[in-house]
Amino acid sequence: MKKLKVSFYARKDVVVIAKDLIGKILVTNINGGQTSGRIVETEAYNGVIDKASHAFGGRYTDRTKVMYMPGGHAYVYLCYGIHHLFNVVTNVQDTPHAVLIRAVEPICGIDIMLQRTGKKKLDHTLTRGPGNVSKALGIQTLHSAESLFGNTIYIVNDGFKIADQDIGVTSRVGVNYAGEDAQLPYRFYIKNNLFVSALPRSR
DNA sequence: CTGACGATTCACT
DNA sequence: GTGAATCGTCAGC
Repeated sequence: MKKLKVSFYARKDVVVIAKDLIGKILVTNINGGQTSGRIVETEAYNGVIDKASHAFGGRYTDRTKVMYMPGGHAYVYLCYGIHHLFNVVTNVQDTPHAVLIRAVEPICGIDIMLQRTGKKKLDHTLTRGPGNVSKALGIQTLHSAESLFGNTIYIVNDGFKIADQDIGVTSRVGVNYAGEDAQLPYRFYIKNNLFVSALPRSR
């Protein structure tokens, strides 16, 4: 169980990092409870040249400035006024790349996750979808800009390996507004995993 | 200051 | 399949 280092997050190709994050374990220590889950679905957001990215064209605001931090920070933001979406910032300072964690498979602290989400029992809806992941793990916008090398939120490698043919690749979900960039094959997931959403579907 | 809207989810038809 | 919920963010005035 080793925490991922700067050298993992600082690499240049965010798409490769998104794929590499599949199978790693996301751990949070929030409000006195530890929860963790294996990452089974991610999406890459390729900085200033990606129309689907908040940082497209170099947009730099109070919210998006977190994406310009060095790789290894959390970028959390509120969507639709309800959902907190968790991203991992990658690359080096001033290069706003990020990977959205769309789904995890619960490992530890399942009782805490059930409590946070108000669900009665573990099922595939607990941590499927980016809004649900953050809710179950207790991640909120106040955790944006948090370092992933601290003790609150971090990602570990437990040696879990996935064969290439077990990783699926598709276009991203919910970014139809991004024109031709919506077609890019930037979404990665573990095939036949119950916690992966059945998306993308047309919207 | 104001208005429009979203990297979603869930209840309901 | 459709539509509401709900509020921080951001562009524009």
